[in-house]
Amino acid sequence: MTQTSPSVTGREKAVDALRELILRGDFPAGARLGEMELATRLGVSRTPVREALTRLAAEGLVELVPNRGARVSKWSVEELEGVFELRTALEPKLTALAVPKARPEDVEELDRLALRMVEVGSPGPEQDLDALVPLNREFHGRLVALAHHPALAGALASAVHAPIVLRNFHTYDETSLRRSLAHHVEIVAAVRAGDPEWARAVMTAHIRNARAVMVRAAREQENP
Amino acid sequence: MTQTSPSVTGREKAVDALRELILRGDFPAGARLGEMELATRLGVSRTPVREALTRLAAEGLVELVPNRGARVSKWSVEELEGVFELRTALEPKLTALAVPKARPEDVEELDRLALRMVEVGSPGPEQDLDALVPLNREFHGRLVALAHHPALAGALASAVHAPIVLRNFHTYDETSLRRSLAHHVEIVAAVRAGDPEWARAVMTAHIRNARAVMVRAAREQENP
DNA sequence: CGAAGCCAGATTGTGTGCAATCTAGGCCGA
DNA sequence: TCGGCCTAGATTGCACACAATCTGGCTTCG
Repeated sequence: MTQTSPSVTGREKAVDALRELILRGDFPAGARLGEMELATRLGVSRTPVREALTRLAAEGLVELVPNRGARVSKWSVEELEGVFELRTALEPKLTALAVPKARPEDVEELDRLALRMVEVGSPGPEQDLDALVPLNREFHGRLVALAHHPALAGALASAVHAPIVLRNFHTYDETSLRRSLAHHVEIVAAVRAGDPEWARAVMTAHIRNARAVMVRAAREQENP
Repeated sequence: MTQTSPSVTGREKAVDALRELILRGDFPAGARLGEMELATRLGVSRTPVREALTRLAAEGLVELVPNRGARVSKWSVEELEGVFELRTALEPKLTALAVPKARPEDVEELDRLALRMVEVGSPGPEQDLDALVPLNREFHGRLVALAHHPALAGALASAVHAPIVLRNFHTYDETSLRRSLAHHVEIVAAVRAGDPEWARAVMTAHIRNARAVMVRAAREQENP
């Protein structure tokens, strides 16, 4: 399965723009996505918007109900747990695969990202939890890309896009957040040491830690 | 992530019809899929066809190149191996999950399917390798459905749709085929015994056996 | 004779109009 | 007053028309 070529058409631009809008949280989960509204917002007609919506629906980001339009997907606690099981099954394996492929400059880049996350994530006047989101996406994204495994990466993508309902780090308690940031640093250490099993183990712990936080938050959100 | 509601719109019908056509092998891998051609064949206009193609592209069944149309996906040996790694990561887990959920009537149905496959797959005048394809899809499909795990099942779907290049059982040598059919029967035995680990192990073996056959066939196809 | 440029046919990308369907609000009857 | 029905507005589903882009073969020049 070959990756679709770079976006030049309006549809691909619409897909990317809309996905970014949703992942950034401009639309709350469950929000209605009117075709006309999106079309004017993106500056195109309804046609490419419709195709973008079908595509994002296939990715699981939006739900499409016939004759009733599109909404940003909501995730029940059960579905969220399922998504984390999927991540547990795939992401540690991808991490292990990435280790032997990482060149020194890749390790440096990961290191830079992990340390930067510790900086902006540590309590104090410099703390900026919102800045963690893009850094986190980039860290995991680079690690996955290093594995050079399109099939596993593609299957994982739908899983990491999923928990956007809780797309911020504000739900982390301080202990879990410190732990999460330390995991990143430790993963870099494992990659630098060339130890796939070490990296795999830490990534597993990392995901299970995130799972605990997210599931607790989702439960509170469902039963306030 | 909630499942999209039953197909009533022309688009959903087009998606299902086209997916079935491709999986059944009416279009060879790499075949060009003209929008107009499909539209007349399915009796709708180009619009729902285009949306069906975007969706199937997201599923990995077709490749979409901007301004150059759609083709049935081809899979390199590396990609095929990747797909089998994905199956190895997910399907045994799903099988284990299915075991405690299977009711007696589910077991009977699986048993019926497995035995029927042995019948039509065994050498002799009754052998009908083409009849194995739908039976096999149904067997694996039922097993996956029993697990009640949408996230894992969804991720797996793209993997089982993938190796359609070799969508027939004619590439199996006799030994591998017997082994494969015996795996089905043994999986049913493990489910009946309520032993998830047994089922998981046999499913793993089942996939690795298939992998060996498919990869060999794909290699021969690439270097004749 | 070979290669680069170009033109025509075909195909995809996008915009828009109309029919079908859904949602919301008011109206009527019990 | 409350519940069910019905109509009007809005929105999606589909078809079609036109513009943009690509493919393949031809011409022309070196």
